[in-house]
Amino acid sequence: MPGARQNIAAVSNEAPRQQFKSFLERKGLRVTSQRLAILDASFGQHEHFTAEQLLAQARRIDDSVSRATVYRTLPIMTESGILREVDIGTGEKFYRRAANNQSQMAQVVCLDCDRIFEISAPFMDWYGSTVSAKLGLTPVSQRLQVSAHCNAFRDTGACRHRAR
Amino acid sequence: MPGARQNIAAVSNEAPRQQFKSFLERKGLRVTSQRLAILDASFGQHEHFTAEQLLAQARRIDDSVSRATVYRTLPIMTESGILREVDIGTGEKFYRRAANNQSQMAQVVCLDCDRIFEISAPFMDWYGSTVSAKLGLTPVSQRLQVSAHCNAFRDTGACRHRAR
DNA sequence: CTGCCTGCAAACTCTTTGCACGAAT
DNA sequence: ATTCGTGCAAAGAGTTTGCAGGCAG
Repeated sequence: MPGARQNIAAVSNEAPRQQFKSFLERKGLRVTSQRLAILDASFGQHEHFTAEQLLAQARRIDDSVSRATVYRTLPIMTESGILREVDIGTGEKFYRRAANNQSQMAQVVCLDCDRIFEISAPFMDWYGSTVSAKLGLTPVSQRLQVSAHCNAFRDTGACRHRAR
Repeated sequence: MPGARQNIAAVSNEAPRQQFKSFLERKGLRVTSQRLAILDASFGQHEHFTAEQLLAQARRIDDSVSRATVYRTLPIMTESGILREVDIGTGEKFYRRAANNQSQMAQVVCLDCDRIFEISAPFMDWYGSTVSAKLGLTPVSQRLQVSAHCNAFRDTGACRHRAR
């Protein structure tokens, strides 16, 4: 029953869509077709995606969307809690859908296939608070990242995580 | 006795200088006056410094040093163990002298005064190994960074860590 | 001598911004 | 009717690179 499937998908996107609209209204920002197209585009992305990838998808929904608007909308989506920014120091920023329950995530980055694994690391909160307190600071956020090589890649020249 | 002082300074720089020269020779790289000027310039830096700051100091020692050579030399100095790269996701990379004993350091970055505090965090090694093993990976490095606000800045509008 | 290293300037990547037009409220 | 948002293209920051000449080994 293809119709049912479509409905499920539509409904599952409805919550974040409402969340985003509410956020915009609360902030006195306008609900524009471009912002909604970019929001919807984020649903069709890999776990981690770049601004450029998001732009491509957004243009499939509304081909008038510009790169500038994507860059202007990403911080809004991040602040609204729809997305989370993941900076692994490679020059370009990655984004991913934010799950409500996962607050503190560490990343393991495979240097062979560039894949990013997300690992729950709740102790980061405690660490950030403890260390900040000693310095007279109030923690805002923390990030923990591990860079690693694929054993499979080292042994066979191919990486089993390559498929994305 | 000013002469003695000078000697102490000269001697204290001699070890890393030799370390660097040995590294270059071992790698079949040439010992050039520019590379040595950049090395020496790193001794006169703040705890954390940028490529641009290093260039300015290097030019005081040898005014022919170019920006390109600084950028080409920084990875060599990092690989040789003289410097450590600190990327806090602000667009520009920071570097600092690497101490032999401190393997795993976390950073606390003050968002008000941009100061970077280095904190020993030996558990990072354990964490990286544990988490990587579960994914079939071999850890290469890990970084842990806390972003925070100054309590003093929040309360008084001035940051007591501002002095650098 | 050979070829790595250098300075210069242009290129590059990702992101931000000034401007005049267009659309949401 | 007001503003705020938008697309476009240019600017921006930090870093890298192609090239012709220079110096280390």
